[in-house]
Formats: sequence, structure tokens, C-alpha cells
Amino acid sequence: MPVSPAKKPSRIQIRNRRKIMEAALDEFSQNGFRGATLDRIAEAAGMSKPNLIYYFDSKEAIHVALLNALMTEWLDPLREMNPEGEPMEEILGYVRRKMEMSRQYPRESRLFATEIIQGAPRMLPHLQSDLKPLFDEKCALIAGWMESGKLARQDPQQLIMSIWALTQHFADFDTQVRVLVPDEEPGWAAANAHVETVFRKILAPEG
Amino acid sequence: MPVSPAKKPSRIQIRNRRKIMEAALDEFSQNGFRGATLDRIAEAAGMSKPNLIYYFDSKEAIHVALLNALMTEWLDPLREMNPEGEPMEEILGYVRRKMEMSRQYPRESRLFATEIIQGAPRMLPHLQSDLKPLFDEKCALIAGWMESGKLARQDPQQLIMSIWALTQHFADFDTQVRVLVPDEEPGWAAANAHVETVFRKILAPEG
DNA sequence: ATTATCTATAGATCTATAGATAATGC
DNA sequence: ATTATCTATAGATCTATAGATAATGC
Repeated sequence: MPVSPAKKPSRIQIRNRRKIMEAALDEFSQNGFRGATLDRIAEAAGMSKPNLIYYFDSKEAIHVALLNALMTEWLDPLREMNPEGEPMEEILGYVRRKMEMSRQYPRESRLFATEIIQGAPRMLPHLQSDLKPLFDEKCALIAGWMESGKLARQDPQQLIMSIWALTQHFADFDTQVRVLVPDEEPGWAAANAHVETVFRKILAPEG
Repeated sequence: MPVSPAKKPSRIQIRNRRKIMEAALDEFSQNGFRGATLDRIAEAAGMSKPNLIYYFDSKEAIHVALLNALMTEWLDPLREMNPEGEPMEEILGYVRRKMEMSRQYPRESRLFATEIIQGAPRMLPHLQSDLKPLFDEKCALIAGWMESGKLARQDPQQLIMSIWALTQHFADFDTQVRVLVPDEEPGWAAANAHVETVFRKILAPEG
């Protein structure tokens, strides 16, 4: 029997669950749920397959645990957007945080992308319950900023999705970026500068 | 023995190969190479598994055939960008064609995205040999337009990748878009308008 | 005659479990 | 005592092939 729900996890439990999730992140983000195998997760985590199932009930349980952990952290940069702040700086700050996440956590970005591309079979409820309300709240906030003339008028929903599209592209399509812009890393400096300029131009109030 | 290379394919060959590729596009674009199964492709194509292998040598051969077909069509909109044309309209035309492809061929977009996310194991040579030269050529063209003052000065590489990021987002993340913007289709009208405005602002010459 | 399809199945791989054994914490 | 790990394996699934049978095109 795996972890009893009443007991708090031992140190070994914590360490091994972490090792498994680290290995699983590699595997699921690269191959999707169906393409991933417990064999490779076990090997990467340095333990036997049955031992994996000792810590997680099933392959699906590992995937769900990863997605749950991801959903929380993934939304934090958007939550931080502050209604009291200066509109242009608040949005540019969000853009910068998203770029930083793409740079630091490309596997998480790809895990998310793969799940959505595959129709979000395990993520859809989270999108409805967590992402949607936050999205609506921030759209209203941005709409308010636009009405007060601090930002150029436009569709706030499309604006936020544009931020996601641009910032996550560099993580998700990293392989392609490296072919086309070989030299430096994947050209984060150039990407950061470009994305920043783009949103400054899009958001600058008319006149 | 499958198709002899010397002979031209029969009508049945053509029809069945097409049916297989149609079914395989569904399966591979949703599950990636490892996650796809011949069982489901065969069922969707309405034929037996051995019959599938009669028309294609292997699972991988089907995948490669799909990617090859995709690579050609996928680059056409960029090829059409005309050095003789009016710069702003040429780029906006490209943006519109890419949006149209996302709308009409979302599975192709997801097939491509999945392959890249997974490290482009079968596509990398194509990226190097087909995409890269075209990309460089069009970057030079755009750089020329910028130098002549017809477009705002910026990194042409980043500009083109921004176009891809924004236009493909609506196909690849369709599931998420539908959660956040429920009503209409996936909001193509709003998306088209927004993307058009974005690039107009980005490209408008200074002053 | 050639092309297309079907049944049966080999052999590999995959998830998950059973049950014995080892390591750890009081 | 409880927690963690290991070996062995059941049972499902998956790719691909062998070889017989049916359909089609001269």
C-alpha cells in the first residue's frame, strides 16, 4: 500500500517523489502522455518500475501530479499583475516574467503545450476552474486601463493570448529557433528586446 | 512486396494512401509519433493493420510521408512574399495567409508543433535544408525594406518568428482558446483583427 | 498475372500487481 | 513494526511479418 493519506511523508518519500517527478517532466514534456513510458521514467529516476508505482498509483497519477503542480506556478506571473500599478509597466512586467519562465522552465512550457495540443484531456477542468476566472479578472482590469486612456484600446482577451503566444514560442519551438538563429543561446537577449518593443508599440496610447 | 518504385500507382493505391494519411494526420497530430498507434490509424482509415503496412513500409514511413507533404505546403505562404511588392502589404499579406492556414489546417499546425516540441527527430534535416535558406532570404529582404525606411527598424528574424508564434497559437492552443473565449468559433474574427493591428503597429515606420 | 486484402501470430514492449526480501525508525 | 525495494510475471497492447485468399486488369 502506498502513502496512507493520514501520515505525513518521510524524507525518503519526499526525495523519491521529487526524483520521479523530475524524470517524468522530461519524459512527458517530450513524448506526451501516451508516448511516455514508465521504463524510461524509472531509468531516469534511478529506480525500478515497481518502485515508481510504490510512490505513485499509476502512470496517470504521475502525469496529473505534474500538471497540478504546473497549473499553480504557471498562473503566478499573471496573478501578480497589480491593479494599483502603472498600466504599461504592469503589463510589460508580466511579459518579462513570462519570458523569464520560458527561459528557465522550457520543459514545463512544453508539458503544458503538449497537453493543450492533445485536447487537454487531464487539464481541461483546471483551465475552467483556475485559468478562466483569473483570465476574466485580468481582462476586466486591462479593459479598465484602456478606458481610462492609459493604454491603446484593443481586445484584452486577444492581448493576453498574444503575450502567451509570443513568450511561450521561444520555449516550445526552441529546436526550430536554434536552427534559424544559431549563434548565441536561443537568442534570449534579442527575443527579450523584441518582445518588449512589440508590446510597447501595441499598448502605447493613441495620439 | 509494396509499391515497386518503377511502377506508377494505381487508382486504389492513390485512394488508400490518401485515406491512410488522412487518418494518420489525426492520430499523429494529437498523440505525437510515440503516442500514435497503427491500430487507431487503421480503424480510422477503415482497413486492417496489415493492409496499412502494405501501403507504407512502417509506422515511421507514414509519419515521414506526412511531414514531407507538410513541409512543402507549410512554406508556400512565406515563399509568396514578393520583393517587388509594397513592404507593409507584403508582410500583412503573409500574416493573413498564415492565419488562414491555422484556421483551415489546424491539424497540420499541431503535427508540426508536436514534432518541433519533441526535438524535431524526423524534421530537423528539413528545417536545415528547406526552412533555413528561405528564412534567411526573407530576413534579408525585410532588412532591405527597413533600411529604405518603408518599415520600422527591428530584428527581421524576431519579426518572422513573432508572426509564426501569433498565427499558429490559435491552431495549436485551440482547446485553451475555446475555454477562454467560448461564444463564437474560436473567435477568428477577433483574432484576425487583433493580429492585423499588432503587425501594423509594429511595422509602421517611425515619425 | 498482378494487386489488394485477410487471418493468424511472432516477438517486443508496456502497465501494473504479487509476494518475498531488505532497510529504517522506534 | 513500518517503510522501501527487488524479482518475477500476468495480461494487454503494439509493430511487423508470413502466407493464404480474394479481387482486378489484361
